Amino acid sequence: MSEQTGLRERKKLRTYQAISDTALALFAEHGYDQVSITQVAEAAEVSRRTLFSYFPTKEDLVISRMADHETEAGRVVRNRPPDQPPLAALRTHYLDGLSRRDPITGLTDLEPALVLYRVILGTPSLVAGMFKFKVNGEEALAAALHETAALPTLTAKLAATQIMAVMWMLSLDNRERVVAGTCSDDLYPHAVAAAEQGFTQLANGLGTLLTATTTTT
Amino acid sequence: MSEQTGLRERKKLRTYQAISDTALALFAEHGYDQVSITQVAEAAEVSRRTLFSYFPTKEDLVISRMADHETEAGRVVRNRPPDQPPLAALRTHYLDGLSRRDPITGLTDLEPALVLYRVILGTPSLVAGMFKFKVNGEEALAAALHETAALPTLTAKLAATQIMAVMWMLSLDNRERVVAGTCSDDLYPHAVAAAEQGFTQLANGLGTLLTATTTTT
DNA sequence: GTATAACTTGCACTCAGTCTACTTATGCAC
DNA sequence: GTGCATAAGTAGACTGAGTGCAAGTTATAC
Repeated sequence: MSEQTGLRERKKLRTYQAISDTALALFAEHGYDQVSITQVAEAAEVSRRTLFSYFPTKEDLVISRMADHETEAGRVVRNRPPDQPPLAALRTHYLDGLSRRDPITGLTDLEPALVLYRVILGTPSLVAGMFKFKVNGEEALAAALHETAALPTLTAKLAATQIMAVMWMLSLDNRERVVAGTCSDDLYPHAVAAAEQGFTQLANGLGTLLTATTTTT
Repeated sequence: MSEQTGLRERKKLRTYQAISDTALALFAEHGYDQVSITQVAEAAEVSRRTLFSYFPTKEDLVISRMADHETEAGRVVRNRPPDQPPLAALRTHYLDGLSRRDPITGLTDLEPALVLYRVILGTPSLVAGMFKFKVNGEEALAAALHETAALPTLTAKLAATQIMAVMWMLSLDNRERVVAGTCSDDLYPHAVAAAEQGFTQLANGLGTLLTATTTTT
Protein backbone atom coordinates (compact mmCIF):
# COMPACT_ATOMS: atom_id res chain seq x y z
CA MET A 1 0.00 0.00 0.00
CA SER A 2 2.52 2.66 1.13
CA GLU A 3 5.50 1.16 -0.63
CA GLN A 4 7.22 3.98 -2.50
CA THR A 5 7.59 6.01 0.67
CA GLY A 6 10.57 8.31 0.99
CA LEU A 7 13.29 8.36 3.57
CA ARG A 8 11.38 10.92 5.56
CA GLU A 9 8.36 8.68 5.93
CA ARG A 10 10.45 5.71 6.95
CA LYS A 11 12.35 7.70 9.53
CA LYS A 12 9.14 9.01 10.98
CA LEU A 13 7.74 5.54 11.27
CA ARG A 14 10.91 4.29 12.90
CA THR A 15 10.92 7.16 15.38
CA TYR A 16 7.28 6.44 16.19
CA GLN A 17 8.04 2.78 16.79
CA ALA A 18 11.15 3.56 18.80
CA ILE A 19 9.28 5.90 21.11
CA SER A 20 6.37 3.52 21.51
CA ASP A 21 8.56 0.50 22.19
CA THR A 22 10.84 2.33 24.57
CA ALA A 23 7.86 3.64 26.48
CA LEU A 24 6.20 0.26 26.79
CA ALA A 25 9.42 -1.36 27.96
CA LEU A 26 9.97 1.30 30.60
CA PHE A 27 6.36 1.16 31.76
CA ALA A 28 6.50 -2.62 31.94
CA GLU A 29 9.65 -2.50 34.01
CA HIS A 30 8.97 0.36 36.41
CA GLY A 31 5.24 0.97 36.20
CA TYR A 32 3.36 3.54 34.15
CA ASP A 33 3.03 6.08 36.93
CA GLN A 34 6.66 5.78 37.97
CA VAL A 35 8.02 6.73 34.55
CA SER A 36 7.87 10.32 33.37
CA ILE A 37 7.53 11.55 29.82
CA THR A 38 10.97 13.07 30.15
CA GLN A 39 12.49 9.70 30.93
CA VAL A 40 10.78 8.11 27.95
CA ALA A 41 12.03 10.88 25.70
CA GLU A 42 15.58 10.52 26.96
CA ALA A 43 15.56 6.75 26.60
CA ALA A 44 14.16 7.02 23.07
CA GLU A 45 16.69 9.74 22.25
CA VAL A 46 14.25 12.37 21.13
CA SER A 47 13.33 15.66 22.71
CA ARG A 48 10.33 15.88 24.98
CA ARG A 49 8.66 18.15 22.46
CA THR A 50 9.15 15.68 19.63
CA LEU A 51 7.64 12.92 21.69
CA PHE A 52 4.52 15.03 22.10
CA SER A 53 4.32 15.57 18.38
CA TYR A 54 4.00 11.82 17.92
CA PHE A 55 1.84 11.07 20.96
CA PRO A 56 -0.47 13.83 22.12
CA THR A 57 -0.73 12.42 25.65
CA LYS A 58 1.15 10.03 27.87
CA GLU A 59 -1.79 7.66 27.71
CA ASP A 60 -1.45 7.47 23.94
CA LEU A 61 2.01 5.99 24.33
CA VAL A 62 0.23 2.85 25.43
CA ILE A 63 -3.31 2.74 24.17
CA SER A 64 -2.65 3.90 20.62
CA ARG A 65 -1.71 0.27 20.05
CA MET A 66 -5.30 -0.76 20.56
CA ALA A 67 -6.88 1.96 18.44
CA ASP A 68 -6.89 0.09 15.14
CA HIS A 69 -9.68 -2.26 16.07
CA GLU A 70 -12.15 0.13 17.60
CA THR A 71 -14.55 0.11 14.68
CA GLU A 72 -14.09 -3.54 13.82
CA ALA A 73 -17.57 -4.57 14.95
CA GLY A 74 -19.12 -1.97 12.69
CA ARG A 75 -17.10 -3.23 9.73
CA VAL A 76 -18.04 -6.83 10.40
CA VAL A 77 -21.71 -5.94 10.37
CA ARG A 78 -21.36 -3.91 7.19
CA ASN A 79 -19.42 -6.57 5.35
CA ARG A 80 -21.52 -9.54 6.36
CA PRO A 81 -23.01 -11.77 3.69
CA PRO A 82 -26.47 -10.50 2.72
CA ASP A 83 -28.35 -13.45 4.17
CA GLN A 84 -26.62 -13.36 7.55
CA PRO A 85 -28.11 -11.54 10.55
CA PRO A 86 -25.73 -9.05 12.19
CA LEU A 87 -25.48 -10.88 15.48
CA ALA A 88 -24.59 -14.13 13.76
CA ALA A 89 -21.87 -12.34 11.80
CA LEU A 90 -20.42 -10.89 14.98
CA ARG A 91 -20.56 -14.21 16.75
CA THR A 92 -18.83 -16.01 13.91
CA HIS A 93 -16.22 -13.30 13.66
CA TYR A 94 -15.52 -13.38 17.37
CA LEU A 95 -15.23 -17.16 17.53
CA ASP A 96 -12.98 -17.01 14.53
CA GLY A 97 -10.83 -14.44 16.32
CA LEU A 98 -10.51 -16.80 19.26
CA SER A 99 -9.40 -19.69 17.10
CA ARG A 100 -6.91 -17.46 15.30
CA ARG A 101 -5.68 -16.20 18.68
CA ASP A 102 -6.36 -12.67 17.53
CA PRO A 103 -4.97 -10.41 20.27
CA ILE A 104 -8.11 -8.31 20.09
CA THR A 105 -10.02 -11.14 21.75
CA GLY A 106 -7.54 -11.15 24.61
CA LEU A 107 -6.64 -14.74 23.79
CA THR A 108 -3.02 -14.73 22.74
CA ASP A 109 0.43 -15.92 23.73
CA LEU A 110 2.35 -13.23 21.91
CA GLU A 111 4.74 -11.67 24.34
CA PRO A 112 4.35 -8.06 23.15
CA ALA A 113 0.58 -8.29 23.53
CA LEU A 114 0.91 -9.77 27.00
CA VAL A 115 3.25 -7.00 28.08
CA LEU A 116 0.79 -4.46 26.77
CA TYR A 117 -2.11 -6.08 28.64
CA ARG A 118 -0.11 -6.25 31.83
CA VAL A 119 0.71 -2.57 31.68
CA ILE A 120 -2.85 -1.55 30.89
CA LEU A 121 -4.59 -3.80 33.38
CA GLY A 122 -2.13 -2.77 36.07
CA THR A 123 -2.89 0.93 35.60
CA PRO A 124 -6.40 2.14 36.43
CA SER A 125 -6.12 5.31 34.39
CA LEU A 126 -5.21 3.29 31.31
CA VAL A 127 -8.13 0.94 31.81
CA ALA A 128 -10.33 4.01 31.99
CA GLY A 129 -8.69 5.39 28.87
CA MET A 130 -9.65 2.27 26.96
CA PHE A 131 -13.33 3.04 27.39
CA LYS A 132 -13.03 5.66 24.73
CA PHE A 133 -12.52 2.83 22.26
CA LYS A 134 -15.52 0.99 23.58
CA VAL A 135 -17.67 4.07 23.07
CA ASN A 136 -16.34 4.63 19.57
CA GLY A 137 -16.98 0.98 18.83
CA GLU A 138 -20.54 1.32 20.09
CA GLU A 139 -21.17 4.28 17.85
CA ALA A 140 -19.72 2.57 14.80
CA LEU A 141 -21.77 -0.53 15.49
CA ALA A 142 -24.94 1.44 16.10
CA ALA A 143 -24.48 3.25 12.80
CA ALA A 144 -23.85 -0.02 10.98
CA LEU A 145 -26.94 -1.62 12.49
CA HIS A 146 -29.02 1.41 11.73
CA GLU A 147 -27.93 1.56 8.13
CA THR A 148 -27.68 -2.09 7.16
CA ALA A 149 -30.33 -3.73 9.32
CA ALA A 150 -32.99 -1.07 9.06
CA LEU A 151 -33.25 -0.57 12.80
CA PRO A 152 -34.55 2.71 14.23
CA THR A 153 -31.80 4.84 15.76
CA LEU A 154 -32.66 4.18 19.37
CA THR A 155 -33.11 0.46 18.81
CA ALA A 156 -29.76 0.32 17.07
CA LYS A 157 -28.08 2.24 19.87
CA LEU A 158 -29.53 0.00 22.54
CA ALA A 159 -28.59 -3.13 20.66
CA ALA A 160 -25.09 -1.84 19.92
CA THR A 161 -24.40 -0.94 23.52
CA GLN A 162 -25.53 -4.39 24.68
CA ILE A 163 -23.46 -6.19 22.09
CA MET A 164 -20.33 -4.17 22.73
CA ALA A 165 -20.75 -4.62 26.47
CA VAL A 166 -20.75 -8.38 26.06
CA MET A 167 -17.84 -8.52 23.63
CA TRP A 168 -15.85 -6.16 25.80
CA MET A 169 -16.47 -8.24 28.88
CA LEU A 170 -15.52 -11.45 27.07
CA SER A 171 -12.25 -9.96 25.87
CA LEU A 172 -11.49 -8.42 29.23
CA ASP A 173 -12.07 -11.75 30.92
CA ASN A 174 -9.68 -13.44 28.50
CA ARG A 175 -7.07 -10.77 28.99
CA GLU A 176 -7.20 -11.06 32.73
CA ARG A 177 -6.84 -14.83 32.64
CA VAL A 178 -4.04 -14.71 30.12
CA VAL A 179 -2.18 -12.08 32.13
CA ALA A 180 -2.65 -14.26 35.20
CA GLY A 181 -0.58 -16.88 33.43
CA THR A 182 -2.90 -19.24 31.58
CA CYS A 183 -1.62 -20.15 28.14
CA SER A 184 -4.01 -19.60 25.29
CA ASP A 185 -4.50 -23.26 24.40
CA ASP A 186 -5.55 -24.10 27.93
CA LEU A 187 -7.91 -21.17 28.01
CA TYR A 188 -9.42 -21.68 24.58
CA PRO A 189 -12.24 -24.08 25.51
CA HIS A 190 -13.38 -21.82 28.31
CA ALA A 191 -13.18 -18.76 26.11
CA VAL A 192 -15.30 -20.40 23.45
CA ALA A 193 -17.89 -21.52 25.98
CA ALA A 194 -18.03 -18.03 27.47
CA ALA A 195 -18.44 -16.47 24.05
CA GLU A 196 -21.20 -18.91 23.12
CA GLN A 197 -22.96 -18.06 26.33
CA GLY A 198 -22.59 -14.35 25.81
CA PHE A 199 -23.93 -14.39 22.28
CA THR A 200 -26.75 -16.71 23.27
CA GLN A 201 -27.72 -14.28 26.02
CA LEU A 202 -27.69 -11.50 23.48
CA ALA A 203 -29.85 -13.40 21.04
CA ASN A 204 -32.31 -14.99 23.43
CA GLY A 205 -32.37 -12.46 26.21
CA LEU A 206 -31.86 -12.55 29.94
CA GLY A 207 -35.45 -13.51 30.62
CA THR A 208 -34.86 -17.19 31.04
CA LEU A 209 -31.76 -16.68 33.15
CA LEU A 210 -33.36 -14.30 35.55
CA THR A 211 -36.30 -16.47 36.65
CA ALA A 212 -38.11 -14.83 33.77
CA THR A 213 -41.79 -14.06 33.36
CA THR A 214 -40.46 -11.97 30.47
CA THR A 215 -41.69 -8.57 31.67
CA THR A 216 -44.35 -7.64 34.13
CA THR A 217 -46.41 -4.92 32.43
CA MET B 1 -28.54 9.87 61.69
CA SER B 2 -25.80 12.46 62.13
CA GLU B 3 -27.87 14.85 64.18
CA GLN B 4 -25.82 15.80 67.21
CA THR B 5 -22.94 16.96 65.02
CA GLY B 6 -20.63 19.61 66.32
CA LEU B 7 -19.81 22.99 64.87
CA ARG B 8 -16.77 21.52 63.15
CA GLU B 9 -18.85 19.03 61.17
CA ARG B 10 -21.34 21.66 60.12
CA LYS B 11 -18.60 24.00 58.98
CA LYS B 12 -16.97 21.27 56.99
CA LEU B 13 -20.20 20.44 55.25
CA ARG B 14 -20.82 24.09 54.47
CA THR B 15 -17.32 24.51 53.07
CA TYR B 16 -17.79 21.42 50.94
CA GLN B 17 -21.04 22.74 49.55
CA ALA B 18 -19.62 26.20 49.00
CA ILE B 19 -16.69 24.86 47.00
CA SER B 20 -18.85 22.51 44.99
CA ASP B 21 -21.47 25.15 44.20
CA THR B 22 -18.92 27.81 43.35
CA ALA B 23 -17.11 25.41 41.06
CA LEU B 24 -20.23 24.36 39.21
CA ALA B 25 -21.34 27.94 38.75
CA LEU B 26 -17.96 28.95 37.34
CA PHE B 27 -17.77 25.92 35.09
CA ALA B 28 -21.28 26.54 33.82
CA GLU B 29 -20.46 30.14 33.04
CA HIS B 30 -16.98 29.91 31.53
CA GLY B 31 -16.52 26.23 30.70
CA TYR B 32 -14.79 23.53 32.68
CA ASP B 33 -11.48 23.80 30.85
CA GLN B 34 -11.39 27.58 31.02
CA VAL B 35 -11.58 27.70 34.81
CA SER B 36 -8.56 26.78 36.90
CA ILE B 37 -8.56 25.22 40.33
CA THR B 38 -6.97 28.40 41.62
CA GLN B 39 -9.89 30.46 40.39
CA VAL B 40 -12.38 28.12 42.03
CA ALA B 41 -10.47 28.29 45.30
CA GLU B 42 -10.37 32.09 45.20
CA ALA B 43 -14.05 32.38 44.39
CA ALA B 44 -14.95 29.96 47.18
CA GLU B 45 -12.64 31.80 49.56
CA VAL B 46 -10.53 28.84 50.57
CA SER B 47 -6.92 28.08 49.85
CA ARG B 48 -6.02 25.93 46.89
CA ARG B 49 -4.64 23.36 49.29
CA THR B 50 -7.90 23.15 51.24
CA LEU B 51 -9.86 22.67 48.07
CA PHE B 52 -7.77 19.62 47.31
CA SER B 53 -8.46 18.20 50.73
CA TYR B 54 -12.17 18.22 49.92
CA PHE B 55 -11.93 17.19 46.27
CA PRO B 56 -8.98 15.04 45.29
CA THR B 57 -9.18 16.05 41.63
CA LYS B 58 -10.70 18.78 39.54
CA GLU B 59 -13.04 16.23 38.01
CA ASP B 60 -14.43 15.41 41.43
CA LEU B 61 -15.66 18.97 41.76
CA VAL B 62 -18.30 18.00 39.25
CA ILE B 63 -18.85 14.29 39.21
CA SER B 64 -18.89 13.69 42.94
CA ARG B 65 -22.49 14.85 42.67
CA MET B 66 -23.37 11.73 40.74
CA ALA B 67 -21.48 9.28 42.93
CA ASP B 68 -24.32 8.48 45.32
CA HIS B 69 -26.29 6.40 42.87
CA GLU B 70 -23.57 4.27 41.43
CA THR B 71 -24.56 1.12 43.28
CA GLU B 72 -28.28 1.71 43.11
CA ALA B 73 -28.96 -1.11 40.66
CA GLY B 74 -27.24 -3.57 42.97
CA ARG B 75 -29.37 -2.41 45.90
CA VAL B 76 -32.58 -2.65 43.90
CA VAL B 77 -31.79 -6.25 43.03
CA ARG B 78 -30.89 -7.11 46.60
CA ASN B 79 -33.98 -5.52 48.07
CA ARG B 80 -36.50 -6.85 45.58
CA PRO B 81 -39.49 -8.82 46.82
CA PRO B 82 -38.63 -12.51 46.95
CA ASP B 83 -40.99 -13.51 44.17
CA GLN B 84 -39.79 -10.86 41.73
CA PRO B 85 -37.13 -11.59 39.11
CA PRO B 86 -34.20 -9.14 39.14
CA LEU B 87 -34.86 -7.68 35.74
CA ALA B 88 -38.48 -6.98 36.58
CA ALA B 89 -37.38 -5.22 39.75
CA LEU B 90 -34.95 -3.05 37.81
CA ARG B 91 -37.54 -2.26 35.18
CA THR B 92 -40.13 -1.27 37.75
CA HIS B 93 -37.60 0.81 39.63
CA TYR B 94 -36.46 2.59 36.50
CA LEU B 95 -39.97 3.37 35.30
CA ASP B 96 -40.78 4.57 38.77
CA GLY B 97 -37.74 6.84 38.63
CA LEU B 98 -39.02 8.30 35.38
CA SER B 99 -42.44 9.03 36.82
CA ARG B 100 -40.88 10.60 39.91
CA ARG B 101 -38.58 12.61 37.64
CA ASP B 102 -35.61 11.23 39.53
CA PRO B 103 -32.59 13.12 38.19
CA ILE B 104 -30.68 9.85 37.96
CA THR B 105 -32.87 8.88 35.01
CA GLY B 106 -31.92 12.07 33.25
CA LEU B 107 -35.56 13.09 33.19
CA THR B 108 -35.85 16.20 35.31
CA ASP B 109 -36.60 19.90 35.18
CA LEU B 110 -34.62 20.85 38.25
CA GLU B 111 -32.30 23.65 37.31
CA PRO B 112 -29.30 22.49 39.34
CA ALA B 113 -29.45 19.07 37.72
CA LEU B 114 -29.73 20.62 34.26
CA VAL B 115 -26.72 22.82 34.89
CA LEU B 116 -24.77 19.80 36.04
CA TYR B 117 -25.75 17.82 32.93
CA ARG B 118 -24.84 20.70 30.67
CA VAL B 119 -21.39 21.00 32.17
CA ILE B 120 -20.74 17.26 32.04
CA LEU B 121 -22.10 16.64 28.56
CA GLY B 122 -20.21 19.67 27.26
CA THR B 123 -16.89 18.38 28.55
CA PRO B 124 -15.52 15.17 27.02
CA SER B 125 -13.17 14.45 29.89
CA LEU B 126 -16.05 14.60 32.35
CA VAL B 127 -18.16 12.28 30.25
CA ALA B 128 -15.24 9.88 30.28
CA GLY B 129 -14.91 10.33 34.03
CA MET B 130 -18.50 9.21 34.49
CA PHE B 131 -17.70 5.77 33.14
CA LYS B 132 -16.06 4.93 36.41
CA PHE B 133 -19.52 4.99 37.95
CA LYS B 134 -20.88 2.78 35.24
CA VAL B 135 -18.17 0.24 35.93
CA ASN B 136 -18.74 0.38 39.66
CA GLY B 137 -22.44 -0.03 39.03
CA GLU B 138 -21.78 -3.06 36.86
CA GLU B 139 -19.71 -4.68 39.55
CA ALA B 140 -22.29 -4.03 42.23
CA LEU B 141 -25.04 -5.39 40.03
CA ALA B 142 -23.02 -8.44 39.04
CA ALA B 143 -22.36 -9.20 42.69
CA ALA B 144 -26.03 -8.78 43.56
CA LEU B 145 -27.12 -11.06 40.71
CA HIS B 146 -24.51 -13.62 41.64
CA GLU B 147 -25.52 -13.69 45.27
CA THR B 148 -29.28 -13.32 45.13
CA ALA B 149 -30.18 -14.96 41.85
CA ALA B 150 -27.78 -17.90 42.02
CA LEU B 151 -26.11 -17.06 38.72
CA PRO B 152 -22.57 -18.23 38.02
CA THR B 153 -20.01 -15.43 38.16
CA LEU B 154 -19.50 -15.08 34.44
CA THR B 155 -23.22 -15.25 33.69
CA ALA B 156 -23.85 -12.58 36.28
CA LYS B 157 -21.11 -10.36 34.89
CA LEU B 158 -22.39 -10.70 31.35
CA ALA B 159 -25.95 -10.00 32.42
CA ALA B 160 -24.90 -7.04 34.59
CA THR B 161 -22.87 -5.41 31.87
CA GLN B 162 -25.76 -5.68 29.43
CA ILE B 163 -28.29 -4.32 31.87
CA MET B 164 -26.12 -1.40 32.93
CA ALA B 165 -25.33 -0.62 29.31
CA VAL B 166 -29.02 -0.29 28.52
CA MET B 167 -29.92 1.73 31.59
CA TRP B 168 -26.92 3.99 31.01
CA MET B 169 -27.92 4.58 27.42
CA LEU B 170 -31.52 5.30 28.37
CA SER B 171 -30.46 7.86 30.96
CA LEU B 172 -27.90 9.41 28.66
CA ASP B 173 -30.51 9.78 25.96
CA ASN B 174 -32.87 11.49 28.38
CA ARG B 175 -30.13 13.80 29.61
CA GLU B 176 -29.21 14.84 26.11
CA ARG B 177 -32.79 15.60 25.19
CA VAL B 178 -33.46 17.47 28.38
CA VAL B 179 -30.30 19.51 27.96
CA ALA B 180 -31.37 20.25 24.40
CA GLY B 181 -34.39 21.99 25.88
CA THR B 182 -37.26 19.52 26.06
CA CYS B 183 -39.21 19.79 29.28
CA SER B 184 -39.65 16.59 31.23
CA ASP B 185 -43.40 16.29 30.76
CA ASP B 186 -43.06 16.48 27.01
CA LEU B 187 -40.29 13.93 27.06
CA TYR B 188 -41.91 11.53 29.51
CA PRO B 189 -43.92 9.41 27.03
CA HIS B 190 -40.91 8.93 24.82
CA ALA B 191 -38.70 8.09 27.78
CA VAL B 192 -41.16 5.48 28.99
CA ALA B 193 -41.43 3.92 25.55
CA ALA B 194 -37.65 3.83 25.20
CA ALA B 195 -37.29 2.24 28.62
CA GLU B 196 -39.93 -0.37 27.84
CA GLN B 197 -38.14 -1.19 24.66
CA GLY B 198 -34.77 -1.42 26.35
CA PHE B 199 -35.97 -3.74 29.07
CA THR B 200 -37.89 -5.85 26.59
CA GLN B 201 -34.73 -6.22 24.52
CA LEU B 202 -32.90 -7.28 27.64
CA ALA B 203 -35.53 -9.83 28.58
CA ASN B 204 -36.31 -11.26 25.16
CA GLY B 205 -33.04 -10.81 23.38
CA LEU B 206 -31.91 -9.20 20.19
CA GLY B 207 -32.65 -12.28 18.11
CA THR B 208 -35.99 -11.14 16.83
CA LEU B 209 -34.77 -7.62 16.12
CA LEU B 210 -31.79 -8.68 14.11
CA THR B 211 -33.55 -10.80 11.47
CA ALA B 212 -32.98 -13.63 13.91
CA THR B 213 -32.46 -17.30 13.34
CA THR B 214 -31.41 -17.12 16.98
CA THR B 215 -27.85 -18.29 16.46
CA THR B 216 -26.33 -20.16 13.56
CA THR B 217 -24.72 -23.51 14.40
C1' DG C 1 -8.27 27.70 80.27
C1' DT C 2 -5.28 24.96 78.42
C1' DA C 3 -3.87 20.74 75.75
C1' DT C 4 -4.93 18.25 71.87
C1' DA C 5 -6.47 16.92 67.76
C1' DA C 6 -8.57 18.43 63.48
C1' DC C 7 -8.67 21.68 60.02
C1' DT C 8 -6.43 25.28 57.19
C1' DT C 9 -2.73 27.62 54.88
C1' DG C 10 1.45 29.04 52.16
C1' DC C 11 5.18 27.55 49.73
C1' DA C 12 7.93 24.90 47.06
C1' DC C 13 7.98 21.03 44.21
C1' DT C 14 7.00 17.45 40.21
C1' DC C 15 4.95 16.31 36.13
C1' DA C 16 1.87 16.70 31.86
C1' DG C 17 1.09 19.36 28.18
C1' DT C 18 1.56 23.90 25.27
C1' DC C 19 3.84 27.93 22.94
C1' DT C 20 7.41 30.35 20.47
C1' DA C 21 11.41 30.88 18.17
C1' DC C 22 15.22 28.47 16.34
C1' DT C 23 18.06 24.74 13.97
C1' DT C 24 18.56 20.74 11.09
C1' DA C 25 17.41 17.44 7.65
C1' DT C 26 14.82 15.99 3.50
C1' DG C 27 12.64 16.32 -1.08
C1' DC C 28 12.80 18.33 -5.28
C1' DA C 29 13.92 21.53 -9.28
C1' DC C 30 17.42 22.66 -11.92
C1' DG D 1 25.72 18.24 -7.35
C1' DT D 2 23.55 23.19 -5.59
C1' DG D 3 20.00 25.61 -3.59
C1' DC D 4 15.72 26.39 -1.68
C1' DA D 5 11.06 25.39 0.39
C1' DT D 6 9.32 22.75 3.78
C1' DA D 7 8.86 19.27 7.23
C1' DA D 8 10.81 17.50 11.41
C1' DG D 9 13.23 18.19 15.53
C1' DT D 10 15.14 21.06 19.53
C1' DA D 11 15.56 24.28 23.51
C1' DG D 12 13.57 26.49 27.07
C1' DA D 13 10.12 29.02 29.29
C1' DC D 14 5.31 28.74 30.69
C1' DT D 15 0.58 27.09 32.66
C1' DG D 16 -2.15 24.19 35.47
C1' DA D 17 -3.03 19.91 38.23
C1' DG D 18 -1.78 17.63 42.08
C1' DT D 19 1.50 16.56 46.39
C1' DG D 20 4.47 17.05 50.62
C1' DC D 21 5.60 19.57 54.43
C1' DA D 22 5.87 22.65 58.21
C1' DA D 23 3.61 26.08 60.37
C1' DG D 24 -0.65 28.43 61.91
C1' DT D 25 -5.50 28.39 63.55
C1' DT D 26 -9.71 26.73 65.70
C1' DA D 27 -13.09 23.53 67.83
C1' DT D 28 -13.45 20.38 71.44
C1' DA D 29 -12.29 17.57 75.63
C1' DC D 30 -10.89 17.76 80.13
